[in-house]
Amino acid sequence: MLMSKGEETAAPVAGLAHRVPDLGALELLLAVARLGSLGRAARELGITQPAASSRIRSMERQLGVALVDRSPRGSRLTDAGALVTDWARRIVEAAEAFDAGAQALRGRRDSRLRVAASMTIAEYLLPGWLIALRAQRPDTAVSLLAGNSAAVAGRLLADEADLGFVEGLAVPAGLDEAVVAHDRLIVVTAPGHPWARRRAPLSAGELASTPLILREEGSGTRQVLQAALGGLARPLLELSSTTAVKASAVSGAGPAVLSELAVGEELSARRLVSVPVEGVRLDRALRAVWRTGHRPTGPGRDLLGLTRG
Amino acid sequence: MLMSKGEETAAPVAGLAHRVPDLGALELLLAVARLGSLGRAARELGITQPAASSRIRSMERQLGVALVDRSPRGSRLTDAGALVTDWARRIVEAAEAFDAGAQALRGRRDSRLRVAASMTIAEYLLPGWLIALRAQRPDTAVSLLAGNSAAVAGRLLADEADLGFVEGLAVPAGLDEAVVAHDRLIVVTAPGHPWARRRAPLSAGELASTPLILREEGSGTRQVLQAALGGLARPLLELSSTTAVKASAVSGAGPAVLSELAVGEELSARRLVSVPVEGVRLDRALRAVWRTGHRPTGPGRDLLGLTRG
DNA sequence: TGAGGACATAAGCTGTGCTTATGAGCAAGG
DNA sequence: CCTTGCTCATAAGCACAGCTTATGTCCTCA
Repeated sequence: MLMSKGEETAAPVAGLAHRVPDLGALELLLAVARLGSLGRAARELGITQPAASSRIRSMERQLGVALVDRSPRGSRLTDAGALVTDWARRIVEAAEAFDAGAQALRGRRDSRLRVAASMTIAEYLLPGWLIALRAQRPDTAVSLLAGNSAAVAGRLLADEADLGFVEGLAVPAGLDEAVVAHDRLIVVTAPGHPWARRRAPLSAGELASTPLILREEGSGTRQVLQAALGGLARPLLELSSTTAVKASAVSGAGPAVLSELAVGEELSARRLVSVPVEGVRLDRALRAVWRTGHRPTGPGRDLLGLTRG
Repeated sequence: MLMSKGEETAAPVAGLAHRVPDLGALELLLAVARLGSLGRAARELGITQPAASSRIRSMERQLGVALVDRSPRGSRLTDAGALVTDWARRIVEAAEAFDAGAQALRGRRDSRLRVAASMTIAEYLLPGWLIALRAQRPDTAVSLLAGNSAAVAGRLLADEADLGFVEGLAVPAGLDEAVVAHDRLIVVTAPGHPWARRRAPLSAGELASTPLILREEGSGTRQVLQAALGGLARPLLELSSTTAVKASAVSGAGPAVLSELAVGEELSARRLVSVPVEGVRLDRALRAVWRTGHRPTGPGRDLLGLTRG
């Protein structure tokens, strides 16, 4: 099955929201797991004990499984409850990342730390960093702007941002930089593709002569690939978002080239497999950048510290 | 800050649910992004167009950012909307994994494919596999039981499960097996720990003589580590869940040893960093197992196919 | 045996999100 | 030029989910 440009994930089974408890209920479950008592969990979330009791009960009805063992001296998770709690935790963590990003986005105008970042970093890394930053400096207001490398540089130079993150090859003029992480482009295919069974690495020549699913011309990912192959990348499909590229690759349309940051989940669930490549430099540094001579202080410095450890 | 046994993640900022839109709204946003129209998205989710309109609007109010550009011939995401949609997608994907797991759990009694799996696999891999299986065979009812290797073997031999997944070193007697993936134990520390800056790999001796944060005796993870070190692992803390081990390591209590499946997120957000190790075999095969001579057919065979590609 | 913690139950209120019905803007075709 | 059809927005009414307060029951410990 081949997907047209713009389409994304496969058939959404409508009604997910009716089969999965809402965020409040999941948070409550985590609190119960952690505190060992419905009442204490309720107090922590600022609701009353009967509300918590009823909420857990309706969640159990919804899932058709007992989640907690109630006893007169507290509540503990059942085996099924422990499993469900772990799945719930992943939803809540994703929600925390959403919240961290959204808070940054909201603050735009009236904030103290203004961050500009390239798409890949803003999507996959920044939310996690912002959660960590908030743990360290809870009352910092962060604003976030996402764009390509040139836009990030422009913001910094116009003093409309305090700290930037870019994934390009070259650092724009007028900026100082520090490498904060490394990313690598990898070749992935659906598990059924012939390349999935290869043991011998692909050569640069093979890669350049095979049509690939790629991001559009001008994207950072595409630039790095073309630089590595000497400008010879041949597109099988050109899609405008990382997600669309992933979805096409998963559906078996062909091999794709993507940042490893973007496909962690797909690789562990084996919806995609990585194909070894030889003789091509697909590594790229992820850099923090700032206006020359204006190394960030305060919260910006802290954020920088968090990214480098 | 050192955490006592049983405690888990850090202070939950109460009220996440009030700052993050609910699952229905996020699904709607994804549908709008994919279909390019509020009305079409509404129809797909089985609600009316005004309901969708109002829901998106209230989500924009909640986040304080415009998400979609409405025009008389459709709606497209704004830049901020594209970013928010990507964060939303991760929540929805986590919810799909939850749902896949929960459906399996629910079906216990009256199902056609009965799966038994070890904790790590049930938590981190099975939900993804089950999503893929449902795409392929939508009306298969799956039941799931999680336990240790011995429990999995017991279920299979008693004909109470059709297919099992284990992560132990040895395959229990009476079972046939196929390797479906590989997992690796890795040593991780908080970024501030001295080991985080090491370039030279740790030796087996160093690892064995340093107190580590570990799962409790008897867990699969602990067994593999002790086998690799000749039974010499020294616990600094012994915690009863993978999550508690992660939380302690993140908070800087010391180095921990964990499955790489469990720490993908923490590594990319650099809340944890991986420390190279030399001369110790920490790889372990993840195997599908079934009763000798009863190689799974039908949905079980399909699931097996999905895990191996 | 009585005090205090745990969870459950009941009754009442409020707010959110749905529905139907309608209006307004823009594009393309007879 | 005016109709048809698509878009989204607004308004009014209804229903249910989830909260609160008030109470009941069970167990444990002093």
